Amino acid sequence: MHVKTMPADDRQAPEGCRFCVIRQSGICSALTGEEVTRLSRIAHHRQYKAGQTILSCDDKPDFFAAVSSGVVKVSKLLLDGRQQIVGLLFPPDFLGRVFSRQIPYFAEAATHVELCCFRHADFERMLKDHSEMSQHLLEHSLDKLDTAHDWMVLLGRKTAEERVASLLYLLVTRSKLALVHDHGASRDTGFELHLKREEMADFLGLTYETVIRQLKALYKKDIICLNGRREFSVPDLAALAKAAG
Amino acid sequence: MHVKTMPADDRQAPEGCRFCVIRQSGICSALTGEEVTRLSRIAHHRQYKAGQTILSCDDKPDFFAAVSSGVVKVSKLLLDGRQQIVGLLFPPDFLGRVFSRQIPYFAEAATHVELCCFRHADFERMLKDHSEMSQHLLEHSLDKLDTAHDWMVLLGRKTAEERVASLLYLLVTRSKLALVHDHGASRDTGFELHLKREEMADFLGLTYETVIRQLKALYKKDIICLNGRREFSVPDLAALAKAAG
DNA sequence: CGTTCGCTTGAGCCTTTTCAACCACTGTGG
DNA sequence: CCACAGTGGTTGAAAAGGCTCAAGCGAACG
Repeated sequence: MHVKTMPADDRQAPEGCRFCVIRQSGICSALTGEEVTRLSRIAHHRQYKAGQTILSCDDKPDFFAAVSSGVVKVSKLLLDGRQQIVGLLFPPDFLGRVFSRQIPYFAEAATHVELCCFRHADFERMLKDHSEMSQHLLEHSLDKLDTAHDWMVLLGRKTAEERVASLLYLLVTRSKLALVHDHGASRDTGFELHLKREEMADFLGLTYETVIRQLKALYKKDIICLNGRREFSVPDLAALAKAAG
Repeated sequence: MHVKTMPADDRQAPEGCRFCVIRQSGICSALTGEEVTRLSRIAHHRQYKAGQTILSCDDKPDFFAAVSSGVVKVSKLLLDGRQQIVGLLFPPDFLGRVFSRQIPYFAEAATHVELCCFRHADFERMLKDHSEMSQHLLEHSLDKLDTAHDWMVLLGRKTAEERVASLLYLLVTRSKLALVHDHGASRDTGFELHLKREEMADFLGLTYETVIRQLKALYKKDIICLNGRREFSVPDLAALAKAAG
C-alpha cells in the first residue's frame, strides 16, 4: 500500500485556508483563490504551548509567519534582566522580518499559538510577484508603528491607573475584533486576561504589585468587574476609555 | 523671449537629486537614473523654519515626503495636554503615510527642515511599478518599528539617567551617520542638541527639571562635557553607551 | 501533603515630580 | 539708552506616585 507520507504542511491546504483568519484579513487577503493555492503549497503550520519560546533575540529564523490563532508576546530584555513587552500579536498579525534574517526581540507564546509559516526565500519571491501583498504588508507594518507610538505615549506620559485601564481597553477591543472571525475569547461573561500580572506589568512599564493595586482601584470605581483572576468584564466601555486617558 | 516659468519643483531636477541624501540611501536609492528623472518630475520641495508645524494631528495631507535636511519632531498629545514625542526624523527618513490619508500625530520642524514631497497618487503609482522601491519603504518602516520598540524599553524600564544618556547616545550616532552624507551637525567640537530641555523631556517621558538634573549628573561623572546649552561632547563613547543601559 | 507559582496586601522608602524662585539672554519700544 | 517682557535654563525644597521588601494566601501539581 502506498502510504501517503504527507508532511505536516498539508494541513494548510486551500480548503483549510478558506476559513483562516489570515486569509480573511491577513497577509493573504489580497490574493486570488489560485494564488492562495500556490501560497499554501509553500506554507507549513507550527504550534506552541503557552509559555513556549518561539524566537529568541538575535535568532536567525528561516521562516516568516502569520499568527493564525492565540496571542504572541514580543519582548525585549536589558542586560540586567529588566524586561519590556513591546507588543502583543493577535491573528492575523505577522511575526518575523522580511528581507532580513536577524530579529532583535523575543517572541513567546502567551496562550496556545498556531502559526502559519513560510520559508523566507519562498515568501520573498511571492512578495516580489504580488505587489498587493507587499502593499498589505507595508500597511500592516505602518499600523503596527502607529500602535507602537500609542504605547510610547502610555509608557512616557500616563499614570499607573491609566496604563492598566488602557491595557484592558486594548484587550476588549482586540478581543471584540477577534470575535468577528473567531468564536471564544469572550464567552459573553467577560474578557480574558491573556497575561499574568507580571506580564501585564512588563507591558505597562510597572511592577506587578502596582498592576494589582490599580486593577483594584478600577474595580472600586466600578469601571471593571473582576471575575476570577484571569477574567474581567466592563459594564461601561466609555468609562473605561475615559479612565485610559 | 520665452521665459521659462519653471515651478519650484524644478529644483528637484535629476542633477539636484544626484547628491541628495535621499538618492543615496533613502526612498529613491533603489532607482536607476532614468527612474529618478521620472520621480523628480513629480517631486517638489518644501521648507520649514524651526518650530513650524508641518502636519497637525488628523490632517489629511495630500503629499508624502522624505526629509532631505534638518530634524523633524513627531509627537502625540493627550487630551489634557500631556505630550510625548514618539520619534525624530533625520534624513533620509520619510514623513507621511502611503495608502492612507489620515495621520495620527503632529510633525514639527525641530530645526530648519527641507522636505522632498510627492503627491500621494503619483507616489503610489510609482510604488506599484517599482517593487524595489516599495521593498525599501517596507524595510525602512520595519527599522522604524524596531527603533520604536527600543524606545519603549527606554520609556518603560530605564531610569532617568539612563534615558538622558540614551538620548545623547542616539544623537551622537545619528549625527555621525549624517556626517557621512552631510557636513555640519558636529563641528568637531561636539554634537548639537537639536532639542530644548522641554522637548528632550517630552521625548524621554520625564519633566524638564529632571532632564537638567540628569544632564548635570552625567557631567559630574565625566561622561559628557557641556559646551554651552545646546552643545555637548563625549570623551568616551563606550562610557556613554554603558550609562545608557 | 508539601512545594511551587501566581496573586495579594501592607509599610516604608526613593526617584521623580511639583512648585516656586531666580538667572541669562534677546528683542522691543519709549 | 534703559526699562521691560518673554523665553529658555537652572536650582532648591517639599510632595507624591510608584517601587521595594516582606509576609501571607490559595490553587495546582507531583
